[in-house]
Amino acid sequence: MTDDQLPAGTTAGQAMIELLWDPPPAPRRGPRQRLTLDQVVDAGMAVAARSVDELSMRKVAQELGVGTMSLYTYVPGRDELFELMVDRAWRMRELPDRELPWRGQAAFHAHEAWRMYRAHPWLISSNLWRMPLGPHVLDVQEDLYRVVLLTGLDAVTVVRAAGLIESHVFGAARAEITDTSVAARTGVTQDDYYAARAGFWGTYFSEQRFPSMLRLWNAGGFDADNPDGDWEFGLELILDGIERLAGGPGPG
Amino acid sequence: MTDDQLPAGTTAGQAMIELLWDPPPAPRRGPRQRLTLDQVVDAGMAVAARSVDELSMRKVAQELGVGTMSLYTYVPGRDELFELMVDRAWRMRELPDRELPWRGQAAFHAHEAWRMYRAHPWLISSNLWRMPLGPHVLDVQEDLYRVVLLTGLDAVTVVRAAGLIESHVFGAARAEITDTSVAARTGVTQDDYYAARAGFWGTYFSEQRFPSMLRLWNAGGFDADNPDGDWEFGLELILDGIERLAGGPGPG
DNA sequence: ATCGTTAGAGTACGCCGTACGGAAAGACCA
DNA sequence: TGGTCTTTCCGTACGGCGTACTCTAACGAT
Repeated sequence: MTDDQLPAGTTAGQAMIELLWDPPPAPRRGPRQRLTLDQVVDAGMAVAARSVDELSMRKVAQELGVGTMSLYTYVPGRDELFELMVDRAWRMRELPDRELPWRGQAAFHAHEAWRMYRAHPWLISSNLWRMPLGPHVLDVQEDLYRVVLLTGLDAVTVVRAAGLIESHVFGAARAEITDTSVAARTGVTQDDYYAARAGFWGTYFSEQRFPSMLRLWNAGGFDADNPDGDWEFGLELILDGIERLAGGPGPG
Repeated sequence: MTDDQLPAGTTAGQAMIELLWDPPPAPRRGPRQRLTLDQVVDAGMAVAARSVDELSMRKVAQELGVGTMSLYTYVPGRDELFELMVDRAWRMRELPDRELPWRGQAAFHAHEAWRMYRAHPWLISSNLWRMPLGPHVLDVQEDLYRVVLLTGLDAVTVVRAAGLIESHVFGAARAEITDTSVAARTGVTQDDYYAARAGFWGTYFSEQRFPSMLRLWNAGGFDADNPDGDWEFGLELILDGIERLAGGPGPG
């Protein structure tokens, strides 16, 4: 396995991997720990849930009623805490019923990912370049590979197809989360927002310069009736494509 | 057009839109400006090119040999500067030859986007939720809509298909950029990196827990011969899907 | 020559991550 | 039991950030 092909932690290093897979037990000597690693991660998620970019060591410590620097007994730093939070989010992913045909299982995976991103929007806003190499991330990944292997496609195509499914959901969620939460996050009132946009359409939008957009607008192309329609359209198209490559619905 | 359907600037507001579309001329009164808005944006791109997360007002000012606060005469703040940089990056996008069939033009758009993201990786690492509502971003978007309209598909499907193409390239670039630049950015040496990963495979990777990954690994599924193969696989699959929806290669 | 306007930039405030070091808690051993 | 060693907790402090405020000086208009 080429090393750069599987998801890697942003903060590379043995220490991080050990923290993810095998967190050290509380030491026998010295004063007792007032917290557990899990509590710290939970507090981080609580802070991030309130507002993505308010996640700071000081806020997390405050959440726990603890001095800021105490956190560093549990976690090497902010980035590492964040990676633990990400892996924790993946821990709550459900896996599809293995009795379903592969396509149903793949769709289930995609919907679970969608649910996860909606429940934890901070997963998206992060500067994390790839998912950390954590146990729960890998468990889900493993199961997705299992599902796509059911198509009978060759190994390279399976890896690519799985990556495509995953990355599509991520991209769609990224766009979705924007619409629902950007106003709340930035404190921009809905009125300001629409006023600014209206000013744009009136002042700068030109029929000559943007004829296709105008045509699509007039034809209702931007009136989404079903909010999930956009991303499910992409998902079905991708699954159709994979199914065709596999030469039909297949055995699983 | 539902307002939340077209790309919007992260920093909503009339001021930002005016800055993007119609930057104010140098005032007649008072001392002459030592810089231009373009120079400030260029300096920002130069700093970002060196290292994504080193982009700060102080660094940009240093790059220009100017006091930090002087930048605020040209730009309302850091976020706004960043949006101007993004729109500038899109300005360098070439548009496809209109004589080509739609699929060729769509592929051209995707390759141009790919080229742009590789040339300006900071476009990806940003916390920008969507592309700003800038003139150059919209010009490219308009042309992509024009191309997808050639399929003859209905308006809703055209918008969705265009969004799918765009978001696929973004996602693929995001993954790609990681591999090539994350080590350089974080200063983690290649040795550290591989040592940590090797430790993982030896210690925690279990054949029972990750059988599909093991199988794919043994079958060479992770040995990418062609580095662009992954994302072009997805692109072709998506374009195939669109073509099929359109009922064949179509007239354009 | 004067006045109003504006660019430039120094200073300062409140955030951030975190290095460092001291105090106290508790386990182990003599 | 007393001493020692380990480890937690956390106050302080440093350097970085975005940017509000304010003063100075340059310049156009009169």
